[in-house]
Amino acid sequence: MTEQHNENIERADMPCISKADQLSKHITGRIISGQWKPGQLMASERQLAAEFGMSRAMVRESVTQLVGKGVLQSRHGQGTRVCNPMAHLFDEHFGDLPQDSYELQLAVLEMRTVIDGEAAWYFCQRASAEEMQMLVSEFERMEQRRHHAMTPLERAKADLTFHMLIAEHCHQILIISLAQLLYSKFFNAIYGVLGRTHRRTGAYPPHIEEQHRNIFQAICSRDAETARLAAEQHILTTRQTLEQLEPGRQS
Amino acid sequence: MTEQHNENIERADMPCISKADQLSKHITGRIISGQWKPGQLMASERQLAAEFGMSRAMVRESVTQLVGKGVLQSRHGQGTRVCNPMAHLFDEHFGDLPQDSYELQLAVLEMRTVIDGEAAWYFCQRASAEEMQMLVSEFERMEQRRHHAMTPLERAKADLTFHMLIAEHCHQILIISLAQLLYSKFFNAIYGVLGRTHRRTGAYPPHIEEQHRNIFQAICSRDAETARLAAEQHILTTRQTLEQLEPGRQS
DNA sequence: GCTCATTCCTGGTCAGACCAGTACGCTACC
DNA sequence: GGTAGCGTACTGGTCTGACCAGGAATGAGC
Repeated sequence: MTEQHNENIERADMPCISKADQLSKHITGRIISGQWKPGQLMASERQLAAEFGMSRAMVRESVTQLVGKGVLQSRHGQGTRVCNPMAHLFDEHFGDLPQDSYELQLAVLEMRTVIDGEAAWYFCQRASAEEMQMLVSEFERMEQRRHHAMTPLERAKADLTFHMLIAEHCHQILIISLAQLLYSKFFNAIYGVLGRTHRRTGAYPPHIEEQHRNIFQAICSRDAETARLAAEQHILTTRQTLEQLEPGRQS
Repeated sequence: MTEQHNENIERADMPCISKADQLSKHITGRIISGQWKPGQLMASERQLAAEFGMSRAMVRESVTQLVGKGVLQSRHGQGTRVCNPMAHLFDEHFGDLPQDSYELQLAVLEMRTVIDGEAAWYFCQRASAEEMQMLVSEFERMEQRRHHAMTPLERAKADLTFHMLIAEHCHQILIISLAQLLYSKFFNAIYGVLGRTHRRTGAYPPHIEEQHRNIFQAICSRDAETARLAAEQHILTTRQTLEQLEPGRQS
C-alpha cells in the first residue's frame, strides 16, 4: 500500500522536477518564510553547492532561473542578493513624490501604523532568542546614548535602527519588504519632523523614548498584542507632533 | 570621435551583458524574426555552443533563462523547442469550446480571413526561393492527387498542409503562432464542413481547388495584394458553403 | 590619516566527462 | 509482411575542476 502510494507520488512529481528546480523552490521557500530577507546577501554559489550537496553548475542554473524571475540579483565579484518583491509596485505608485509634502507625511504615518504594529506583533511571535538579544543590546545602546547631544540626523538614524531591527527580524516577508521600502524611500518624510521640532524647541519630541521603551518591554515579554498597540500609539503620537507643527492644516 | 562613441557605447552596454544574456537576445531575435518557428526543435545545446563559439554551459544558462520566460521548452532526451507565444492567451479565451457549434465555426472563419490573408501577403514578401519551391512542389503533389478518391480526413489534411505551408513560412511570428493554434485547436471546426458536404452531395465543395490555384498563382508571382484577396475570397466562399449547410441559421 | 597595492572572495566562463531519457533503425521472430 | 524487441546514437541533466575578472577588505607605505 505504502509502496504503491510512493510510486504514485513519484510518478506524479518526479518526471519534471530537476535538481535545479528543486533548489529554486527551496530558495524561494526560504525567502517567503523570511529566513532570507530582501536585500540580504545570499551564501555564495560554492557555499550553496556544498550546503545542498549538489554541483555549482546546478546552483548557478537555479540562480539563473530566479534572477530571471526577479527574485534574486547577482553581481560579478559581489555576490547574489535577494530582491525586494514589493520594490516594483512601490516604485510604480510612489515614484517621485516630494518628500516634504504634508499629505505624504500623513500617508506615510498611516502606513507606518500598519507596518510597525505588525512588525512588533510578528517579532513577539517569531523572533529567536538571539534576535531578542540583539534587540536588547540595541535598546541598551540607545539608552546609554540617550543624554548625549545628537544631531537630528544621528537621532533619526538611531530611531531608524530601532524600528528596522524589529521589522527586519519579524520573519514576515511582506512586513520586512514594506518596512525596508518605506524607511529608505521616505526617510526624509519620516524624520524631517525631528529636525523641525529640534529647531523650534531645542529638543526632540519627548514622547519618543518612553514609547520606545513601551514597545521594547512588550516585546521582551513576548506580549504581541500589547507590542502592537504600543507601536501604533507611537505612530499616533508622532502624528500629533506633526499636526502641531503644521497647525493651520489640521482637518 | 568614433573611438569616443564606441567607448560610450561600451560603457553603456557592456557592464551588465553577460554572454548568456547576449545569446538569449540572439535566440529571441531569431524567434521574433520568424527564423525559428513556434513548435520547432532548436539545434541541440552542443550544436548551438559550436555555432556561437561558446561553451555548452553558457548555452544552457541562456536556455534556462528563456525556459523561465516561457519562450523555450526543453525535454530530456528530446531537445528544446520554441514555445508558441500565443498559446497561453489562446487557451485562456478559447479553452474548451465545443467544436461543432455553428457560431464557433463562423468565428473561426472570421479569424482565418485575417490569418490566411496576412499569411499569403507576408509569404509573397518574405519567403525565400527555397520556400517558394517547397510550395510549388506541394501544390503539384496536390494536383496529382486531385482526382484520386480521398476520405474527408485525408482531404482535410491535404488542405491543412497547403494553408499551413504558407503560414509556416510567412516569416511573421504572430501569423505563424496564430495559424498553428487555429488549425490545431479548431481542426474539427474547420474541416467538419468538408465531411458534411461530402456526405450530402457525394463530393467536396467545388470551389476549393480553383481558389487554391488562385492563391498559389498570386503567390508564385509574388503579388502580395492579389494573394491576400484570393485567400480572403477562399474563406468567404467557404463561409457561404457553411451557411448553405445550415440554411435555417443565416442571419 | 590617507592612498594604493595585495589578497581573497565573488560571479562568469570554459572544457570534458558521465548519466539518463528518447527516437529511430535494425533484427529476429511470429 | 508486420511487429516486438533491442541497440545505437542522439538529446538534455549533472558533475568536476579549473581559470578569468570584478569587487571589497586589509594592511603597508607615504
